[in-house]
Amino acid sequence: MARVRAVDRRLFLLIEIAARRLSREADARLRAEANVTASQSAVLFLLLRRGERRLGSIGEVLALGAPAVTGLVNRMETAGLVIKRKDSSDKRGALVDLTEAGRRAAERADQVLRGFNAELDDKLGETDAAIVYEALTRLATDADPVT
Amino acid sequence: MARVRAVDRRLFLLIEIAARRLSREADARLRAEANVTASQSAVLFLLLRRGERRLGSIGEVLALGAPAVTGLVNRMETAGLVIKRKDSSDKRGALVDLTEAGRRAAERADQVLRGFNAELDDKLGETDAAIVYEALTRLATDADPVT
DNA sequence: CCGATCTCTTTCACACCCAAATGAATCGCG
DNA sequence: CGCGATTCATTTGGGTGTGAAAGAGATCGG
Repeated sequence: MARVRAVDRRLFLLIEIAARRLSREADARLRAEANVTASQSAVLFLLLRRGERRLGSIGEVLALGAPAVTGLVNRMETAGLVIKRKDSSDKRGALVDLTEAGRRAAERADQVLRGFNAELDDKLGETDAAIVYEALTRLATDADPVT
Repeated sequence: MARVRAVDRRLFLLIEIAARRLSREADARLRAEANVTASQSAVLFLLLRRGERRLGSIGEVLALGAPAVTGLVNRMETAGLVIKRKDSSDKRGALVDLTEAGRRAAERADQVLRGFNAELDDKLGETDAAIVYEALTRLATDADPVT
């Protein structure tokens, strides 16, 4: 039903396609069952596990540029998932934290993604999943040549 | 410099992050050296290797929805990379083909991405690259549960 | 032959991402 | 102390994606 052969031996294009498909599926599930988007869920998880953070810190962990974080957090604030307040010790910065609704959404989203990831692991098998996981981590942590 | 640990054991989030990083890097190189975007290059390659195609066919191969293809192709037409004409045998459809400028851009982009993918393969090592390639293909070809 | 239905593309409203420029606050060093 | 460099966030402008619905053409059954 889906053709991928045309991008043979072009890892980059394949990752794009795979990410798009998985993202579409995950996003649909998250919207339906937790009323959040996939991008929002990443922020929710981060705040849930690590607590209040600055915008820049979120961008660093999720590999997002500053404008992306600003927009994402603003939409989440409008949706009542997080609150943003000025950092009193450094008034340039802003701190983001979960609201109660945000915490509940984060927990629902966690269930959804836990299931989704379990399916992916099943589909790959344990050893392949571990290799893929390690490989992507390696690609993600230093994709830059000079920087 | 880049932290990814926070998304431990969540393959989906990791793929998103890795895709984002790679896409950013690839896009920058493609813009600088071939004056096209990463998304555009995928369309260029497809047309270069397989020839004239309909919009729906492009979407199928690249896992893009119809509106995404319409927009992408329209921007490429404005940029002079492709031409779009009505399919005379089925006037609902539109056929897309490379212009001469599009063909040259496709060839430059191919050089760029060939180098980029070679770097990625190096970073992973031959066996891991093969496993990742096969695994992502598997994920990309049937990410849907029921459909 | 003609209306219900399907298919292909587009339009719409929105979410999401980037680079570059800007604004605001802190830092650092003379 | 003071002013330039740095850092954090936002704005701006544009490319890229989505689902839902609309429009146009093909198709099929009666």
